[in-house]
Amino acid sequence: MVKVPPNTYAHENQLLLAVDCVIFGYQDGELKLLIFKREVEPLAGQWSLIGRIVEKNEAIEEAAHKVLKDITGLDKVFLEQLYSFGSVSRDPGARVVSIVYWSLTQSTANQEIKIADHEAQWVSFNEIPQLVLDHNQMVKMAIEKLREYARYRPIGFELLPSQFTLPQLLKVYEAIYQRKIDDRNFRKKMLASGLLIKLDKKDKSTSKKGAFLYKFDRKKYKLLLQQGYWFEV
Amino acid sequence: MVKVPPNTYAHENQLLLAVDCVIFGYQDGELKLLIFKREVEPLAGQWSLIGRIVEKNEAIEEAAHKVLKDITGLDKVFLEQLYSFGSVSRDPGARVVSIVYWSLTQSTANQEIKIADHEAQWVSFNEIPQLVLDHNQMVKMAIEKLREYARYRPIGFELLPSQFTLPQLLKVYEAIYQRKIDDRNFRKKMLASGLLIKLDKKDKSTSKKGAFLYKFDRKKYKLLLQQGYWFEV
DNA sequence: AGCAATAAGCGTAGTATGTACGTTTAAAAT
DNA sequence: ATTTTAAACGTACATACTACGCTTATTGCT
Repeated sequence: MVKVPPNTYAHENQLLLAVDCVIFGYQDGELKLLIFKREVEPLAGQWSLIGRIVEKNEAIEEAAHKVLKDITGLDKVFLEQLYSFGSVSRDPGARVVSIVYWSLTQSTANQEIKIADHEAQWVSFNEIPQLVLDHNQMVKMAIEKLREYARYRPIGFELLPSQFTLPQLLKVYEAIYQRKIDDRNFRKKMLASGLLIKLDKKDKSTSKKGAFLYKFDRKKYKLLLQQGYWFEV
Repeated sequence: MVKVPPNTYAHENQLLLAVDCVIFGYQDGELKLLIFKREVEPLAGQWSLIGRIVEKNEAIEEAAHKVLKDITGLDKVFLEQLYSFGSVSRDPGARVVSIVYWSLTQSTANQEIKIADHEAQWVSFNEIPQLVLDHNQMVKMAIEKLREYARYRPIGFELLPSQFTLPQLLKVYEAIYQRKIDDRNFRKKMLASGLLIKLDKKDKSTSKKGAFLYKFDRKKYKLLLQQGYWFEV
């Protein structure tokens, strides 16, 4: 008699899988979170992260990308998986496991988001309202991740337009860490990293002297990453 | 006419959700990975991580804990979520999204694992065979996580018995980083952290002089963590 | 034309932290 | 008593981080 191995897949599975996105932006010297009025029952009309159920024929990462693009129109932005939330009763509507992604969007692009269409809104970190389900916990974790990440990855660039000045970049980091950072030491460290390409243009919107514009050297960064690069502000 | 909000949950969902565990141990001065002969079709009989489908009425973390306890008998070990893998065709048997956890088991406990029952086996890092599906990728990511984590969290203790000597701990770190670490500097840094409690006992199994035994001060560690503690070997 | 005002940019001294490496100590075996 | 071996301790040097003072470029005002 031949022993037939059991089939794991013989399950009466009634779980649903969702993706939710924690979307960060940077405006007016402050870090912001993008939230929405939930459109579906239960809890329709309440503030929520943006997300939806994952289809059978789509990869989870793909679903996250689509969700982000639908709402922001943005395509090539920083988007990484954060954590999966799967307690049994986290959603009163059904058994839904949510895989959460977090995203950083460029300052310039933020303006173009079709906020009206989706009843979406940017809110400052210290004005985040109560969100549905466990979404506040997701945001909390994402903020921690942002700070942790910023300790060893040059992440500030993801929140600024592709051309930016050193004082602008400094302010992004001050917003992330919620503390004053010495501008002279910051400048020294940033330039020493070799990841900034100085342009011949100046931005004179904030001073008479004007501050030089820089771009981030993504190619060089990728190279350094492979060599076990460690960055710290 | 009242506008009825759509219901997100009205989905013909045929996704399956699984948990898989990357289980690390430390024996004979080497880091080891626990692998198994897969019991279910497709690919039955091939090497694999341990895991299974998540039931509708169980939390994902709970499922991971159970999987780990079933195989190792261990209850209170280091177990953290690593990453979720969800490409469409990762599993030829069905559309399965896998949430991966990683675990560190204590050296003493490793012996007690009912290896025979499950056709399980500890393998050294440099002898990891080809595993089913995307399991090798999971392991690779877990190893990277282990190294990254060890940079800022005192993780070595999780792999040793509750009482250990400094030379033993040093060897764990050398195994993690795959390089020689200066024993004098290591000792200095470890003791300076204040996280080691020196005992009055000595372990004389490896030298005539004997090395003092220590325990890890978990309470103090939790306290420090809340204050934004950063550890580095 | 010259001077004040202001943000941007540059430089240095002091402190702390990490690294390299030599020396001493405890216990057992001879 | 002497040798042997791992364990434990100590110090000097180099590197990196921090704090803070000074100069520069430009505009607007007198």
